[in-house]
Amino acid sequence: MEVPKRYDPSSVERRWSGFWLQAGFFVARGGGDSDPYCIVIPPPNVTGRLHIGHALNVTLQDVLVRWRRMQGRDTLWLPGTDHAGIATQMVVERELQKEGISRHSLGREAFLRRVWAWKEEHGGVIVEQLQRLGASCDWSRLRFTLDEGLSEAVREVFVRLYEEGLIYRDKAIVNWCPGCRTALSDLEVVHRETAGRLYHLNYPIKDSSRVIPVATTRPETLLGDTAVAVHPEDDRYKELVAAKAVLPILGREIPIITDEAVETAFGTGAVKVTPAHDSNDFAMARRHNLPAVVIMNETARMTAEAGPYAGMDRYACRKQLVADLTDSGVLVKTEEHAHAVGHCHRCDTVVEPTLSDQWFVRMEPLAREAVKAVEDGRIRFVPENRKNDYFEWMRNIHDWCISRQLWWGHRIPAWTCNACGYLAVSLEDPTTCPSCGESNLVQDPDVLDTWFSSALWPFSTLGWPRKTDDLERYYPNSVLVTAYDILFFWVARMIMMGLKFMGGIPFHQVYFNGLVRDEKGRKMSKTRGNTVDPLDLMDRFGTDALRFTLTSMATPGADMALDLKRVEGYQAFGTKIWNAARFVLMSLPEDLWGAENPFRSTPDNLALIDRWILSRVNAVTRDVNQALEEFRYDEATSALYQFFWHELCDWYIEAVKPLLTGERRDSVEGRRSQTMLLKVLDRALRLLHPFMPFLTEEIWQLLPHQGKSLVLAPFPEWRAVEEDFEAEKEMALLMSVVTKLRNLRVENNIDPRRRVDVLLKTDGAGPQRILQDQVSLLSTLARLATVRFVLEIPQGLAAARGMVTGLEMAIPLAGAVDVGEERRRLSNELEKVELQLAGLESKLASDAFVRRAPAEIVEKVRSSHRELADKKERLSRILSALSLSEISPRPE
RNA sequence: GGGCAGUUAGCUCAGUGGUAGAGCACCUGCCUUACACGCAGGGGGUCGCCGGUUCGAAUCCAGCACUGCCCA
Repeated sequence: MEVPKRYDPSSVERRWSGFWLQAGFFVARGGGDSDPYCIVIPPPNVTGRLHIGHALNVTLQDVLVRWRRMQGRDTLWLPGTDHAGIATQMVVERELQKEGISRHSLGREAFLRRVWAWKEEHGGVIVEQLQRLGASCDWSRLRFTLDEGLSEAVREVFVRLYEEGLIYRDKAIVNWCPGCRTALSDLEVVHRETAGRLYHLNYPIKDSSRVIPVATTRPETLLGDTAVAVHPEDDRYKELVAAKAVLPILGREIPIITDEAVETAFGTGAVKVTPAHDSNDFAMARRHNLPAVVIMNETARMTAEAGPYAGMDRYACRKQLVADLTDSGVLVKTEEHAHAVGHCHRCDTVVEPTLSDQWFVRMEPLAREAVKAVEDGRIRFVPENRKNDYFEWMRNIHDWCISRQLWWGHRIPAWTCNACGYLAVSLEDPTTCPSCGESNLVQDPDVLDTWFSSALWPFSTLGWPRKTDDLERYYPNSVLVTAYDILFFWVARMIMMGLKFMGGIPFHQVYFNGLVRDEKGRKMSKTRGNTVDPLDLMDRFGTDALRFTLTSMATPGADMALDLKRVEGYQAFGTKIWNAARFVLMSLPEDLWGAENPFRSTPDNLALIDRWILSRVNAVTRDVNQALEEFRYDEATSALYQFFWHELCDWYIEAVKPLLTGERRDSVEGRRSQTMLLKVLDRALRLLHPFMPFLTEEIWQLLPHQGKSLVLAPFPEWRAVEEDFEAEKEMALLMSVVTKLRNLRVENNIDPRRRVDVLLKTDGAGPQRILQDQVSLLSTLARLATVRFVLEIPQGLAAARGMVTGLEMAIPLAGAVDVGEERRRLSNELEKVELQLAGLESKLASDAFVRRAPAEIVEKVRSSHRELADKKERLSRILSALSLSEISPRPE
């Protein structure tokens, strides 16, 4: 059978991807008595593109899902996308801008039509990209946060929370982004340490020559000041309390008040109070019944309240105001001052705290339950230490501002009656006012924070608020796999909402994956230009190579530095697998090739090497299953890599090669080896499939197989009967001898092609029997001509000499031994052994150690000591024999 | 300012009480009919620093330094 030398991912991937989807392997069947296993995807932005973070997150989920599916679980991986309010709206607005249109001139209805059109056009891209990655989602259940069903869920939740008083509308200071022109939640503000200035201003006191000094980092807010506050016990200002200060520029008279919240140590100890633009000031204003003056509009331009500065941008205003204050002598000094400045996490504009009417969720009662669910272990975090962050945030939780001044999103189901002012919140759109009966109702123009709908994702996607079979069967979800940076944004809120509306946890476990960084460990960013495009990597190295790389580096919760060298390495691994399979195929006679399932039963009379590989593949099976249970993707991949390459390829295939060529091909041993190769390869492919789905499917389909697809082939399980410690031990001896012989060959510059004779001296009957039984294997692997077992290696023999524990060996060399070199090598080895031996001896000589250390440890040390002592003795003997060979004539 | 994590071979990372591991890179020799994206052999680390606990510490505890993240 002709199979190309290199594996070509591009055609193979497309072919199988299409086949899987068409065959419907990923569609959750729902019925039956198999245990359900459900993951819902963290929904990517519907108009977004696949980035490397998605690639990691999605691969990790796919591995779990494919593994569980192969285990026979009723597996549902539910995909979907997110409408991503601000991001998507901004993209479309930018498009409009190119046509010279603003969304306002277009109008709400028309604008939304445009966004939907945009979504229809671009929304499929991310789905295709996920499919290209091999994501085995149930695409028949694809959801979108603005779908009818999900919108119904959002509305239901909003109304119920409102009716319970957990959603309320209030005038409060919110984070206002002048770039996006909307309110943001606290989480959407990124604080960055910024070099700013602290401006010291002297406010005049009314009818006095005195002044009161205040300090501020935002001098323009002066225009909105309605008081100056000092600490009640601050002696510096006692006399001024109850006096009036005169606001510079505007001349407004403002009171000087006392409040415990003032920090006497900061600045001058007197603070200006700007209730409409600072949350602390706002709280203070409430306590003292101070008016709030809004001086900036939604684009951060100064309002009419700013008097002479009306219409100016906030920074232009600051500049002008500082100049004016300097002229008038109000500004007495400025100093450098580093402080944290809030930026919009979407557009990076400096956020302006502003007083406005917004909707909020009262979080504390929801958070209390959510804390309990993690505390008592109903929900398990992996890694566990994320619990600290979770608890910390939950226990200091603030109310959540959920209204956004956008058009793209779930419209808030609240109507105000223009006649009586009644606020109606209801499941059905009201036509008349429930209070006064008038039909003059106006709906709230705002939409909800996108994360509000995301919080319902684990159950809204399954059909809630309707009682569906899916909801019944797949809630709670088994696992959530997500990056840790959305712990608060998403995970915490899903837990709260799940508990509240489903009466139970949304998922049993949460696995937090890390962030992908560049090869130097720096965060990837477009401006830095160090982003890596996963699609590009898939083109260059193949999807399987990318997937294997990402999983091999996924240690729970830890960020990873992605080095392309690594991807290259795993591409080579894929080629290795490909070629191993090619070898198996080439060595397969036609009748086996046609056999339906030649590897179903294990052949009789297995050779040592067969018993060994069977025991090894069984051990790897155990390791992979266990690693996946614990989300140790890195351990699973490294076990597979080690096994496939360094056990199956390096030893097993090399060992059976001679049995598979020429006339031996049809011998009993030949047949046995073919069957074993098929059996082990088949099992390895199953184990590898969750990580490298395309390559393994391609090979599996080429091999004799049963069933339509590897996707549905049962995942291997560990079997006690296949464990064979005796075989592993005997092979360990054989392998150590082979390695030593190869080493002797290289050290003595023996032509790799040349077959050599070997003398073996064993004093144990065990090793001798094993090696005698395996002489042909030994000869194959070490490229030997003859093997002779001797009682003593002749002292004067010109030979390359070496030893392993319990065994000495010599390769006679006619006149080609560099004795000096040989002695140097052996002396070095002896030196090392003596050093180690000394360490063990001092340990055993210590009374404290022998008395206090556990008996099994002491025994272990004793046994290593025996082993090393044996080595030392043998090495010394070989060395003295070597000295003799120098003085005695060669025997030949 | 508070909290958390990390610091192990040149690089990227596992290991978390019992004599240091992987991949890549490196050195030497090989195109040995599965694979040069390969084969064989090999070198390389006082496990950030300083104390403590222990028979024994890279591993546990305290402090320090540096790096990163989260919260304020």
